[in-house]
Amino acid sequence: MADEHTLSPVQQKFILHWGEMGAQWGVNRTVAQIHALLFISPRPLHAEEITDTLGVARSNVSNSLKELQGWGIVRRVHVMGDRRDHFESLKDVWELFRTIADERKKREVDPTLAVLRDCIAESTKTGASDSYTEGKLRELLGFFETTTGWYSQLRGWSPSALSRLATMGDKALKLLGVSPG
Amino acid sequence: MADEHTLSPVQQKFILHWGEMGAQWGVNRTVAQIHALLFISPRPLHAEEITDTLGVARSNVSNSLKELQGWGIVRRVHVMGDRRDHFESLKDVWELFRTIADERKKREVDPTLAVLRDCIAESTKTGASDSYTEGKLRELLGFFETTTGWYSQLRGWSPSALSRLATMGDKALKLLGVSPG
DNA sequence: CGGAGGTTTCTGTGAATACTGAAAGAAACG
DNA sequence: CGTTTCTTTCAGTATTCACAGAAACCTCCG
Repeated sequence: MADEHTLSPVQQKFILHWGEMGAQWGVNRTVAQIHALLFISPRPLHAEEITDTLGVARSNVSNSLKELQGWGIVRRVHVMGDRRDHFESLKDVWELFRTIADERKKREVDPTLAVLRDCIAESTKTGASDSYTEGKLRELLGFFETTTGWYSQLRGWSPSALSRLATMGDKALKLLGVSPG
Repeated sequence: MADEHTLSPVQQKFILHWGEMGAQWGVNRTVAQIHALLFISPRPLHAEEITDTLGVARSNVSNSLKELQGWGIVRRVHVMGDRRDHFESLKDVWELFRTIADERKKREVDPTLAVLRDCIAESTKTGASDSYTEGKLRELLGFFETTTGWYSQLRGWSPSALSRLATMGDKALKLLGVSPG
Protein backbone atom coordinates (compact mmCIF):
# COMPACT_ATOMS: atom_id res chain seq x y z
CA MET A 1 0.00 0.00 0.00
CA ALA A 2 2.30 2.69 1.28
CA ASP A 3 5.59 3.40 -0.38
CA GLU A 4 7.72 0.77 1.25
CA HIS A 5 10.46 2.43 3.18
CA THR A 6 13.47 0.34 3.80
CA LEU A 7 15.94 1.70 6.26
CA SER A 8 19.62 1.78 5.55
CA PRO A 9 21.82 -0.07 8.04
CA VAL A 10 22.97 3.22 9.45
CA GLN A 11 19.45 4.46 9.93
CA GLN A 12 18.50 1.18 11.55
CA LYS A 13 21.41 1.30 13.91
CA PHE A 14 20.64 4.82 14.97
CA ILE A 15 16.93 4.21 15.47
CA LEU A 16 17.51 1.08 17.50
CA HIS A 17 20.06 2.82 19.67
CA TRP A 18 17.81 5.79 20.21
CA GLY A 19 15.09 3.42 21.30
CA GLU A 20 17.36 1.80 23.87
CA MET A 21 18.51 5.14 25.07
CA GLY A 22 14.96 6.30 25.53
CA ALA A 23 14.14 3.18 27.50
CA GLN A 24 16.99 3.95 29.87
CA TRP A 25 15.59 7.40 30.48
CA GLY A 26 12.07 6.29 31.15
CA VAL A 27 10.70 6.74 27.66
CA ASN A 28 8.87 3.97 25.89
CA ARG A 29 11.12 2.26 23.37
CA THR A 30 8.73 2.55 20.44
CA VAL A 31 8.06 6.19 21.18
CA ALA A 32 11.76 6.91 21.06
CA GLN A 33 12.19 4.94 17.86
CA ILE A 34 9.43 6.83 16.14
CA HIS A 35 11.01 10.04 17.19
CA ALA A 36 14.37 8.93 15.86
CA LEU A 37 12.80 8.02 12.55
CA LEU A 38 11.09 11.38 12.21
CA PHE A 39 14.23 13.16 13.24
CA ILE A 40 16.31 11.73 10.45
CA SER A 41 13.54 11.89 7.89
CA PRO A 42 13.96 14.74 5.40
CA ARG A 43 10.19 15.08 5.03
CA PRO A 44 7.15 14.59 7.23
CA LEU A 45 5.84 11.04 7.36
CA HIS A 46 2.32 9.76 7.72
CA ALA A 47 1.37 7.14 10.27
CA GLU A 48 1.30 4.22 7.92
CA GLU A 49 4.78 4.88 6.65
CA ILE A 50 5.97 4.73 10.22
CA THR A 51 4.01 1.53 10.78
CA ASP A 52 5.59 -0.11 7.76
CA THR A 53 9.07 1.15 8.42
CA LEU A 54 9.26 0.12 12.04
CA GLY A 55 7.00 -2.90 11.84
CA VAL A 56 4.74 -2.03 14.74
CA ALA A 57 0.98 -1.86 14.93
CA ARG A 58 -0.83 1.10 13.52
CA SER A 59 -2.52 1.85 16.82
CA ASN A 60 0.80 1.78 18.57
CA VAL A 61 2.06 4.42 16.19
CA SER A 62 -1.00 6.52 16.79
CA ASN A 63 -0.58 6.48 20.54
CA SER A 64 3.13 7.05 20.39
CA LEU A 65 2.67 10.03 18.11
CA LYS A 66 0.22 11.45 20.56
CA GLU A 67 2.74 11.12 23.33
CA LEU A 68 5.45 12.76 21.26
CA GLN A 69 3.10 15.63 20.54
CA GLY A 70 2.44 15.85 24.27
CA TRP A 71 6.14 16.35 24.75
CA GLY A 72 6.05 19.06 22.14
CA ILE A 73 8.79 17.57 20.00
CA VAL A 74 6.63 16.29 17.17
CA ARG A 75 3.89 18.11 15.35
CA ARG A 76 1.21 17.35 12.81
CA VAL A 77 1.62 18.95 9.44
CA HIS A 78 -0.30 18.70 6.21
CA VAL A 79 1.04 17.91 2.82
CA MET A 80 -0.57 19.39 -0.29
CA GLY A 81 -2.76 16.92 -2.08
CA ASP A 82 -2.76 14.38 0.72
CA ARG A 83 -5.55 14.01 3.18
CA ARG A 84 -3.51 12.12 5.69
CA ASP A 85 -1.88 13.66 8.70
CA HIS A 86 1.85 13.88 8.44
CA PHE A 87 4.26 14.23 11.30
CA GLU A 88 7.62 15.85 11.70
CA SER A 89 10.08 16.19 14.54
CA LEU A 90 11.63 19.35 15.78
CA LYS A 91 14.63 19.58 13.55
CA ASP A 92 16.91 21.85 15.51
CA VAL A 93 18.88 19.81 18.00
CA TRP A 94 19.16 22.56 20.55
CA GLU A 95 15.53 23.42 20.41
CA LEU A 96 14.74 19.74 20.67
CA PHE A 97 16.63 19.22 23.89
CA ARG A 98 15.49 22.50 25.33
CA THR A 99 11.92 21.39 24.78
CA ILE A 100 12.56 18.05 26.41
CA ALA A 101 14.30 19.70 29.33
CA ASP A 102 11.44 22.13 29.79
CA GLU A 103 8.95 19.34 29.82
CA ARG A 104 10.88 17.18 32.24
CA LYS A 105 11.30 20.12 34.54
CA LYS A 106 7.58 20.75 34.46
CA ARG A 107 6.66 17.12 34.98
CA GLU A 108 9.26 16.00 37.46
CA VAL A 109 11.31 18.74 39.00
CA ASP A 110 8.49 21.12 39.80
CA PRO A 111 6.44 18.45 41.59
CA THR A 112 9.56 17.49 43.51
CA LEU A 113 10.04 21.07 44.59
CA ALA A 114 6.45 21.13 45.76
CA VAL A 115 6.83 17.92 47.74
CA LEU A 116 10.03 19.09 49.36
CA ARG A 117 8.49 22.40 50.40
CA ASP A 118 5.52 20.53 51.75
CA CYS A 119 7.67 18.14 53.72
CA ILE A 120 9.77 20.91 55.16
CA ALA A 121 6.75 22.97 56.11
CA GLU A 122 5.10 20.08 57.85
CA SER A 123 8.34 19.11 59.49
CA THR A 124 8.93 22.52 61.03
CA LYS A 125 5.30 22.78 62.09
CA THR A 126 5.26 19.39 63.77
CA GLY A 127 8.28 20.35 65.81
CA ALA A 128 11.92 19.50 65.59
CA SER A 129 11.47 15.84 66.43
CA ASP A 130 13.39 14.90 63.33
CA SER A 131 15.70 17.73 62.54
CA TYR A 132 18.15 15.60 60.62
CA THR A 133 15.65 14.69 57.94
CA GLU A 134 14.49 18.25 57.77
CA GLY A 135 18.02 19.47 57.26
CA LYS A 136 18.63 17.04 54.46
CA LEU A 137 15.41 17.98 52.74
CA ARG A 138 16.42 21.60 52.97
CA GLU A 139 19.72 20.84 51.31
CA LEU A 140 17.94 18.98 48.58
CA LEU A 141 15.49 21.81 48.08
CA GLY A 142 18.34 24.28 47.92
CA PHE A 143 20.02 22.20 45.26
CA PHE A 144 16.94 22.04 43.08
CA GLU A 145 16.18 25.70 43.53
CA THR A 146 19.67 26.72 42.60
CA THR A 147 19.98 24.49 39.58
CA THR A 148 16.55 25.29 38.19
CA GLY A 149 17.38 28.92 38.70
CA TRP A 150 20.47 28.52 36.57
CA TYR A 151 18.51 26.67 33.99
CA SER A 152 15.89 29.35 33.62
CA GLN A 153 18.66 31.93 33.33
CA LEU A 154 20.35 30.08 30.55
CA ARG A 155 17.52 28.42 28.70
CA GLY A 156 16.71 31.48 26.65
CA TRP A 157 20.22 31.89 25.38
CA SER A 158 21.18 30.91 21.89
CA PRO A 159 23.49 27.95 21.46
CA SER A 160 26.15 30.21 20.07
CA ALA A 161 26.01 32.46 23.11
CA LEU A 162 26.29 29.47 25.39
CA SER A 163 29.09 28.21 23.27
CA ARG A 164 30.96 31.44 23.51
CA LEU A 165 30.44 31.47 27.25
CA ALA A 166 31.79 27.96 27.54
CA THR A 167 34.73 28.71 25.31
CA MET A 168 35.66 31.59 27.53
CA GLY A 169 35.11 29.25 30.41
CA ASP A 170 37.70 29.56 33.08
CA LYS A 171 39.06 32.73 31.55
CA ALA A 172 35.83 34.58 32.17
CA LEU A 173 35.76 33.48 35.75
CA LYS A 174 39.32 34.37 36.50
CA LEU A 175 38.72 37.77 35.00
CA LEU A 176 35.93 38.20 37.49
CA GLY A 177 37.98 36.96 40.37
CA VAL A 178 36.03 33.78 40.71
CA SER A 179 38.17 30.79 41.37
CA PRO A 180 37.01 27.27 40.76
CA GLY A 181 37.87 26.14 44.27
CA MET B 1 14.57 -8.79 65.76
CA ALA B 2 15.81 -5.50 64.40
CA ASP B 3 14.96 -2.26 66.06
CA GLU B 4 11.64 -1.49 64.46
CA HIS B 5 11.92 1.72 62.57
CA THR B 6 8.69 3.54 61.99
CA LEU B 7 8.83 6.36 59.52
CA SER B 8 7.32 9.73 60.24
CA PRO B 9 4.68 10.90 57.74
CA VAL B 10 7.14 13.38 56.33
CA GLN B 11 9.78 10.73 55.81
CA GLN B 12 7.25 8.45 54.23
CA LYS B 13 6.07 11.13 51.87
CA PHE B 14 9.58 11.94 50.78
CA ILE B 15 10.62 8.34 50.30
CA LEU B 16 7.53 7.53 48.27
CA HIS B 17 7.99 10.56 46.08
CA TRP B 18 11.64 9.81 45.53
CA GLY B 19 10.64 6.34 44.46
CA GLU B 20 8.19 7.67 41.89
CA MET B 21 10.73 10.16 40.66
CA GLY B 22 13.28 7.44 40.18
CA ALA B 23 10.81 5.35 38.24
CA GLN B 24 10.25 8.25 35.86
CA TRP B 25 13.97 8.46 35.24
CA GLY B 26 14.48 4.82 34.60
CA VAL B 27 15.49 3.76 38.08
CA ASN B 28 13.78 0.93 39.88
CA ARG B 29 11.29 2.24 42.42
CA THR B 30 12.61 0.21 45.34
CA VAL B 31 16.17 1.18 44.57
CA ALA B 32 15.24 4.83 44.69
CA GLN B 33 13.29 4.37 47.91
CA ILE B 34 16.21 2.70 49.61
CA HIS B 35 18.43 5.50 48.53
CA ALA B 36 15.99 8.05 49.86
CA LEU B 37 15.87 6.24 53.18
CA LEU B 38 19.63 6.14 53.50
CA PHE B 39 19.90 9.75 52.46
CA ILE B 40 17.72 11.00 55.29
CA SER B 41 19.09 8.57 57.82
CA PRO B 42 21.48 10.16 60.29
CA ARG B 43 23.40 6.90 60.64
CA PRO B 44 24.28 3.94 58.44
CA LEU B 45 21.63 1.22 58.34
CA HIS B 46 21.99 -2.50 57.95
CA ALA B 47 20.01 -4.47 55.43
CA GLU B 48 17.43 -5.79 57.80
CA GLU B 49 16.55 -2.36 59.09
CA ILE B 50 15.86 -1.35 55.53
CA THR B 51 13.81 -4.48 54.99
CA ASP B 52 11.69 -3.76 58.04
CA THR B 53 11.31 -0.08 57.39
CA LEU B 54 10.26 -0.34 53.77
CA GLY B 55 8.50 -3.67 53.99
CA VAL B 56 10.23 -5.32 51.06
CA ALA B 57 12.01 -8.66 50.87
CA ARG B 58 15.45 -9.03 52.22
CA SER B 59 16.80 -10.21 48.87
CA ASN B 60 15.33 -7.23 47.18
CA VAL B 61 17.20 -4.98 49.56
CA SER B 62 20.40 -6.86 48.91
CA ASN B 63 20.14 -6.49 45.15
CA SER B 64 19.09 -2.88 45.33
CA LEU B 65 21.99 -2.04 47.60
CA LYS B 66 24.31 -3.64 45.13
CA GLU B 67 22.90 -1.50 42.36
CA LEU B 68 23.24 1.64 44.43
CA GLN B 69 26.84 0.76 45.12
CA GLY B 70 27.29 0.26 41.40
CA TRP B 71 26.15 3.81 40.92
CA GLY B 72 28.66 4.88 43.52
CA ILE B 73 26.15 6.72 45.67
CA VAL B 74 25.95 4.21 48.52
CA ARG B 75 28.78 2.53 50.30
CA ARG B 76 29.28 -0.21 52.83
CA VAL B 77 30.56 0.82 56.21
CA HIS B 78 31.21 -1.04 59.40
CA VAL B 79 29.94 -0.23 62.81
CA MET B 80 32.01 -1.09 65.86
CA GLY B 81 30.79 -4.16 67.63
CA ASP B 82 28.44 -5.22 64.86
CA ARG B 83 29.30 -7.88 62.36
CA ARG B 84 26.67 -6.84 59.90
CA ASP B 85 27.34 -4.64 56.91
CA HIS B 86 25.90 -1.18 57.20
CA PHE B 87 25.15 1.19 54.38
CA GLU B 88 25.16 4.90 53.97
CA SER B 89 24.38 7.29 51.16
CA LEU B 90 26.56 10.05 49.88
CA LYS B 91 25.47 12.87 52.09
CA ASP B 92 26.53 15.90 50.14
CA VAL B 93 23.83 16.80 47.66
CA TRP B 94 26.16 18.25 45.08
CA GLU B 95 28.51 15.34 45.23
CA LEU B 96 25.53 13.02 44.99
CA PHE B 97 24.24 14.51 41.78
CA ARG B 98 27.67 14.88 40.31
CA THR B 99 28.22 11.19 40.88
CA ILE B 100 24.91 10.32 39.26
CA ALA B 101 25.65 12.59 36.33
CA ASP B 102 29.08 11.06 35.86
CA GLU B 103 27.64 7.60 35.87
CA ARG B 104 24.84 8.40 33.44
CA LYS B 105 27.32 10.02 31.13
CA LYS B 106 29.47 6.95 31.22
CA ARG B 107 26.59 4.55 30.73
CA GLU B 108 24.45 6.39 28.24
CA VAL B 109 26.04 9.42 26.69
CA ASP B 110 29.40 7.89 25.89
CA PRO B 111 27.88 4.89 24.12
CA THR B 112 25.66 7.27 22.20
CA LEU B 113 28.68 9.24 21.09
CA ALA B 114 30.27 6.02 19.94
CA VAL B 115 27.21 4.97 17.99
CA LEU B 116 26.88 8.35 16.35
CA ARG B 117 30.53 8.37 15.29
CA ASP B 118 30.13 4.88 13.98
CA CYS B 119 27.06 5.77 12.00
CA ILE B 120 28.65 8.86 10.54
CA ALA B 121 31.81 7.02 9.60
CA GLU B 122 29.90 4.27 7.89
CA SER B 123 27.63 6.76 6.23
CA THR B 124 30.44 8.76 4.68
CA LYS B 125 32.25 5.61 3.64
CA THR B 126 29.21 4.08 1.99
CA GLY B 127 28.78 7.19 -0.08
CA ALA B 128 26.45 10.13 0.10
CA SER B 129 23.35 8.13 -0.68
CA ASP B 130 21.66 9.48 2.41
CA SER B 131 23.23 12.79 3.16
CA TYR B 132 20.23 14.08 5.06
CA THR B 133 20.49 11.46 7.77
CA GLU B 134 24.21 11.94 7.93
CA GLY B 135 23.79 15.66 8.41
CA LYS B 136 21.34 15.18 11.21
CA LEU B 137 23.56 12.68 12.94
CA ARG B 138 26.39 15.15 12.69
CA GLU B 139 24.29 17.82 14.33
CA LEU B 140 23.39 15.42 17.10
CA LEU B 141 26.99 14.44 17.59
CA GLY B 142 27.98 18.08 17.71
CA PHE B 143 25.40 18.71 20.37
CA PHE B 144 26.59 15.88 22.58
CA GLU B 145 30.21 16.76 22.10
CA THR B 146 29.64 20.37 23.01
CA THR B 147 27.51 19.71 26.04
CA THR B 148 29.69 16.97 27.44
CA GLY B 149 32.64 19.27 26.89
CA TRP B 150 30.94 21.90 29.03
CA TYR B 151 30.13 19.34 31.62
CA SER B 152 33.68 18.15 31.98
CA GLN B 153 34.83 21.75 32.22
CA LEU B 154 32.43 22.51 35.02
CA ARG B 155 32.16 19.26 36.89
CA GLY B 156 35.28 19.87 38.91
CA TRP B 157 34.12 23.21 40.20
CA SER B 158 32.81 23.67 43.67
CA PRO B 159 29.15 24.47 44.10
CA SER B 160 30.00 27.87 45.44
CA ALA B 161 32.11 28.68 42.40
CA LEU B 162 29.31 27.62 40.13
CA SER B 163 26.94 29.63 42.21
CA ARG B 164 29.06 32.72 41.92
CA LEU B 165 29.34 32.19 38.20
CA ALA B 166 25.61 31.90 37.86
CA THR B 167 24.99 34.90 40.04
CA MET B 168 27.18 36.95 37.79
CA GLY B 169 25.35 35.43 34.90
CA ASP B 170 24.47 37.89 32.25
CA LYS B 171 26.76 40.49 33.74
CA ALA B 172 29.79 38.37 33.08
CA LEU B 173 28.81 37.85 29.51
CA LYS B 174 28.06 41.45 28.79
CA LEU B 175 31.39 42.37 30.26
CA LEU B 176 32.96 40.05 27.76
CA GLY B 177 30.93 41.41 24.91
CA VAL B 178 28.87 38.30 24.58
CA SER B 179 25.21 38.91 23.97
CA PRO B 180 22.59 36.30 24.71
CA GLY B 181 21.13 36.48 21.21
C1' DC C 1 35.24 -29.00 62.84
C1' DG C 2 30.50 -27.63 63.71
C1' DG C 3 27.22 -24.29 64.15
C1' DA C 4 25.36 -19.59 64.19
C1' DG C 5 24.81 -15.25 62.02
C1' DG C 6 24.82 -12.87 57.98
C1' DT C 7 24.67 -12.23 52.79
C1' DT C 8 23.88 -13.46 48.10
C1' DT C 9 22.00 -16.25 44.33
C1' DC C 10 18.28 -18.47 42.16
C1' DT C 11 13.69 -19.70 40.62
C1' DG C 12 8.93 -19.17 40.31
C1' DT C 13 5.09 -15.85 40.69
C1' DG C 14 2.66 -11.53 40.30
C1' DA C 15 2.05 -7.03 38.58
C1' DA C 16 2.75 -3.55 35.37
C1' DT C 17 3.46 -2.12 30.80
C1' DA C 18 3.55 -2.33 25.94
C1' DC C 19 1.47 -4.02 22.06
C1' DT C 20 -1.76 -5.94 18.71
C1' DG C 21 -6.04 -6.39 16.00
C1' DA C 22 -10.64 -5.28 15.73
C1' DA C 23 -14.21 -2.21 16.09
C1' DA C 24 -15.91 2.38 16.46
C1' DG C 25 -15.51 7.10 15.14
C1' DA C 26 -14.46 11.29 12.18
C1' DA C 27 -13.72 13.77 8.17
C1' DA C 28 -13.62 14.32 3.19
C1' DC C 29 -15.52 13.25 -1.25
C1' DG C 30 -18.76 11.98 -4.85
C1' DC D 1 -26.36 10.81 2.19
C1' DG D 2 -23.50 6.82 1.29
C1' DT D 3 -18.87 5.54 0.62
C1' DT D 4 -14.17 5.82 1.19
C1' DT D 5 -10.17 7.02 3.68
C1' DC D 6 -8.01 7.84 7.71
C1' DT D 7 -7.70 8.05 12.87
C1' DT D 8 -8.65 6.76 17.52
C1' DT D 9 -10.41 3.87 21.17
C1' DC D 10 -10.87 -0.42 23.37
C1' DA D 11 -10.21 -4.99 25.11
C1' DG D 12 -7.53 -8.86 25.19
C1' DT D 13 -2.68 -10.75 24.89
C1' DA D 14 2.12 -10.96 25.39
C1' DT D 15 6.28 -9.50 27.29
C1' DT D 16 8.95 -7.53 30.45
C1' DC D 17 10.17 -6.35 35.02
C1' DA D 18 10.09 -6.45 39.98
C1' DC D 19 9.71 -9.15 43.81
C1' DA D 20 9.33 -12.81 47.51
C1' DG D 21 10.95 -16.93 49.63
C1' DA D 22 13.93 -20.65 49.70
C1' DA D 23 18.22 -22.45 49.17
C1' DA D 24 23.04 -21.94 48.90
C1' DC D 25 26.96 -19.72 50.32
C1' DC D 26 30.22 -17.46 53.03
C1' DT D 27 32.69 -16.01 57.49
C1' DC D 28 33.51 -15.85 62.08
C1' DC D 29 33.73 -18.02 66.42
C1' DG D 30 33.81 -21.52 69.96
